Amino acid sequence: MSNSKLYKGSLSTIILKLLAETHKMYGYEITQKVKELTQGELQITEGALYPALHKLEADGFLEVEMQRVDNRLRKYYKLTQAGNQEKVSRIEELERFIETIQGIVNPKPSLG
Amino acid sequence: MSNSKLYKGSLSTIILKLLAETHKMYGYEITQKVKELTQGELQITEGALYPALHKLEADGFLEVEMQRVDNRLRKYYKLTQAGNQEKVSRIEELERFIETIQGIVNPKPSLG
DNA sequence: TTTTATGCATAAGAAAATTATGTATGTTTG
DNA sequence: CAAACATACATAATTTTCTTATGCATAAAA
Repeated sequence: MSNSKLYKGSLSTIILKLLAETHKMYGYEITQKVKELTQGELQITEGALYPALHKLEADGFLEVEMQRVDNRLRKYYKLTQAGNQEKVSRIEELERFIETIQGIVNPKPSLG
Repeated sequence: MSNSKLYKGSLSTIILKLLAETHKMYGYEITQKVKELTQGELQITEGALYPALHKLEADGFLEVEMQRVDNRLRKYYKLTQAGNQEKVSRIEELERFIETIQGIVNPKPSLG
């Protein structure tokens, strides 16, 4: 069913988080992992994924290692130390956003 | 402190939600209400707000009523019927997104 | 009298998606 | 065996949705 909307800005946080857990992943693997974790709710498109990976790499948060498997080329990404720090702050930011938005969407009734 | 990042795509959902609760609001009022509800965490800029209001209106989700108060002009917005429907589905989408992202950020340990 | 608050608006630019397309290999299926 | 699907990368054009900067106008506060 549906395929929930990806709010712009959250993709690179997702990438950093997955790489912090799985240590080393390649692009296609990330799309499959996200699909699996979200039961198909989130489909990461290639047009979003690859530019995001390239930007994270250019920013020094990821490093690359090429590997040929079954005669197919894979680009494995893993976090740099800076990438690990960045992951921490982006996760915090995302969680703060979720709390904030829930303060609007499910406002606690005022005591007045 | 800080001013948490607004993930792109969430603003119009916030607007629809506020209008569903307060029935009728003008732009400046919305910025103040959001600041208050989020204790200053979210600051809606005018450059984001007004185009968003205009688009929601153009899409038939809002209707406008001008009013002059203290010799200042206000544009009051309220939900149309379509706008109320739209609010329901956007809130659902936002909540689904939050659940989905939490499935990534705080994954339940698998039973395997 | 300058700054701050109220109230609207738009333009230029940036960020981050979507959609479409391209290349290449390997497997499955009708 | 040909077509479709899966794996694996990539980029270009376009769209969406912001940020930042600017503009106009009234009124209150410093």
